[in-house]
Amino acid sequence: MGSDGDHTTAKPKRAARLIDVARVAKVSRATAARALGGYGVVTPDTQQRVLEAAASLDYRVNDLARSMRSGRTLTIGVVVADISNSFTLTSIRGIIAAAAGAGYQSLVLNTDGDVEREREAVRVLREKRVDGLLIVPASRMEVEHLVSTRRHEAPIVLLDRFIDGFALDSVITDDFGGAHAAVRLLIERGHRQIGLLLGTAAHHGHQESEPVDTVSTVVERARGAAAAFAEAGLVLDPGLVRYAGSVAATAVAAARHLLARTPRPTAIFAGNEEMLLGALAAARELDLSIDRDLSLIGFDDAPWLAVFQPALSVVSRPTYELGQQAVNRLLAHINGESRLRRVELKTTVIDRGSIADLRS
Amino acid sequence: MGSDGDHTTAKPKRAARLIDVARVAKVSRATAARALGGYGVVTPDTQQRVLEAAASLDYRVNDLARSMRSGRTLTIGVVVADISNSFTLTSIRGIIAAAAGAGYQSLVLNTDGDVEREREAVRVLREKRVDGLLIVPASRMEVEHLVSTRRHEAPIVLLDRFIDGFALDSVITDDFGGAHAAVRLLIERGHRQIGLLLGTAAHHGHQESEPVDTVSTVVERARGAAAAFAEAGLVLDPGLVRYAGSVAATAVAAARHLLARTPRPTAIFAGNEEMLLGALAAARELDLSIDRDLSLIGFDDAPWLAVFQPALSVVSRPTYELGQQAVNRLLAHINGESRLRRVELKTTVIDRGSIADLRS
DNA sequence: GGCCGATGTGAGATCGATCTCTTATGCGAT
DNA sequence: ATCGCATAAGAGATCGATCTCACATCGGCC
Repeated sequence: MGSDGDHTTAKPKRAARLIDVARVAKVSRATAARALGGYGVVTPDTQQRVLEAAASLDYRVNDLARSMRSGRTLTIGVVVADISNSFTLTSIRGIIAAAAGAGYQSLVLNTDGDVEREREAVRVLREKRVDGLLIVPASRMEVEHLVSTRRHEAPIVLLDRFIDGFALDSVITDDFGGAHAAVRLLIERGHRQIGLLLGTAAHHGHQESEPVDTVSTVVERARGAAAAFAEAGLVLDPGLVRYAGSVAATAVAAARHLLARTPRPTAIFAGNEEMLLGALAAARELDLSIDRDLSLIGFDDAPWLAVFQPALSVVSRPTYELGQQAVNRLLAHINGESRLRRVELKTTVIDRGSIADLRS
Repeated sequence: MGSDGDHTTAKPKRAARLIDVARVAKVSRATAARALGGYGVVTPDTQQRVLEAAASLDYRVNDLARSMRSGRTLTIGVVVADISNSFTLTSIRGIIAAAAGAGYQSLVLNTDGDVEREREAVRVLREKRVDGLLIVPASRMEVEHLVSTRRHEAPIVLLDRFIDGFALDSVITDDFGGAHAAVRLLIERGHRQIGLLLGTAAHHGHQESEPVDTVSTVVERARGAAAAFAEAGLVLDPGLVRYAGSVAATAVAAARHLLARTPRPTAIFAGNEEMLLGALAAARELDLSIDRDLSLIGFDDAPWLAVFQPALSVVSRPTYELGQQAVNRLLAHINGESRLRRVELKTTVIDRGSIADLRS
């Protein structure tokens, strides 16, 4: 038997290190590193020897050691409230693709909308020395963990949120415009009793008034809807506005409340995917058919909407691109840019026919 | 005002290291590490001083250095074909939760079902020195990258797949049983013309025969369906079996083919989420109503099914638990267990009424 | 009084790759 | 023949936390 016991089965070797490669190739560690890393200068002949040695030993660089020495991990951290939401999921796909294109890995953590877990996630990612952070903050008030406390700290870019008076880049969509266009369309079609179903953080229950700590997207959508009313010279009845935590149960409850009013709303603007599902469920309970008994427009074009019957109108956002743009901004900061920017992407109304025309 | 230069804006400090904490607390690095890491022995008094020093400097451990020295990253790598599939997504949530409960981070990479990208993902994760790998392999044939080549290499557990004659743990569901029960139910209700729509890897097109390299889940579901036919003394017409890549377009095409046959199938067993969507889309094109004109049963209880109209019957699997169990097995191996196991979780048929009873 | 063991702390090596700095070699120009 | 310069490769420091081992101190006990 050999020196390391090649009994019957596999090879019980330890992982090969750079120094092992160097020994086999009969060069120094520095030269081996140059040959493998593609920097500095190496003779083609030497390079060849080193590459062969590395292959024969099945050498794999130790990323930890590399990052430790080089100071870069080539990894970005992503902190979101909920990966299973299809809006978030698509953004994440955009993020991962854009990051990978630039040679960066993405480390995604989710917080279920809990600020405490968000703080924890930021801490962990900083301990892992990620080169930058992409965050969808759960709160507009509790943001001290987003403040850079030192020089050369990994930069942060906010995704789908902005926070006023905060020196951070934001990449967002035009939520005001989207909600405005959606509600204006409802009004144009003759709807007057329009329920607004706005989704907030999951831990909020179902309530009538705006929660104190509401993220920017929700605020903007509420403002957009209100603006459409104002422009049409209509008064927005506060009783037709509901805020609900973005989970199935509360969304349905809130929708039930809206539909229980007299007169019953002829239309509902659902502020996100969960609200749309809640509105659908409540309508089904009451045996209301969409379009005929109740018009409906949602926010975010989720994949299931492609096959859903009846087809539902929504405000669509360039979600995948949102993630890509956020990565672009983050990489710019990682590479030393200091100028702050707020990128805003357009939203579009896709009318699939779930809005009845009451004028006819 | 404090001692460290609070000019006007932020503090331009570099990141504090352990040695800085040690200096402030007036102890050695070793002692500071003990106090912070909670190992070895330290006087309560010393511990207190160190903790205060760390807090005052806003010290954060450098995870890279720690992992490098300790040899453990407390991270598991997860390699899946597609995170946006709701089955995968739920498993991932189970994985992340179970891993977090044991103090492990999860690093999720997706491959879009491409074996080359899978190899690459495994390489990257090994370079990052993850402590273990959870993989949903894309192929049954090209698996050389799943073989451990050395001692003490990070263990691998297969998720939702098994590969025969391979010394790896698998955590799977009873796909045979699920498909068997689903098709038996169709047969019991009097269906004889039953289309089988089986989803394979995304890059496969739409084809009639089983692709050579089909993953275990699909093979088992096909076998389960066939067994139900055999038990009922029926012959399975090969023309009623279609394999399609798991993407919208091919799924719809395959479903169209099935529904174009004469006589038209009275029922379709859709082998996964995408196939179910494909079958729905094709049925809609032909204006077939579910239940009345076409019975349907799917595989995997996706979230959108909760509100989908008409309600659809499916084979449901304990997806979240699948992820958790996989983590359990992986942690066992990381902690030195060498016994191999194949864990199989039960499946259930949920009948929501999309299967007509032709006997009446 | 001296020895023992327990206890708390420090010095220094270590993990593995990279980076800086230095040295050796070769070739052309003067 | 010598100098200068470019090129290739090596030596050693470095990143930051942890771990081993050695050392100091102290109380108890014979």
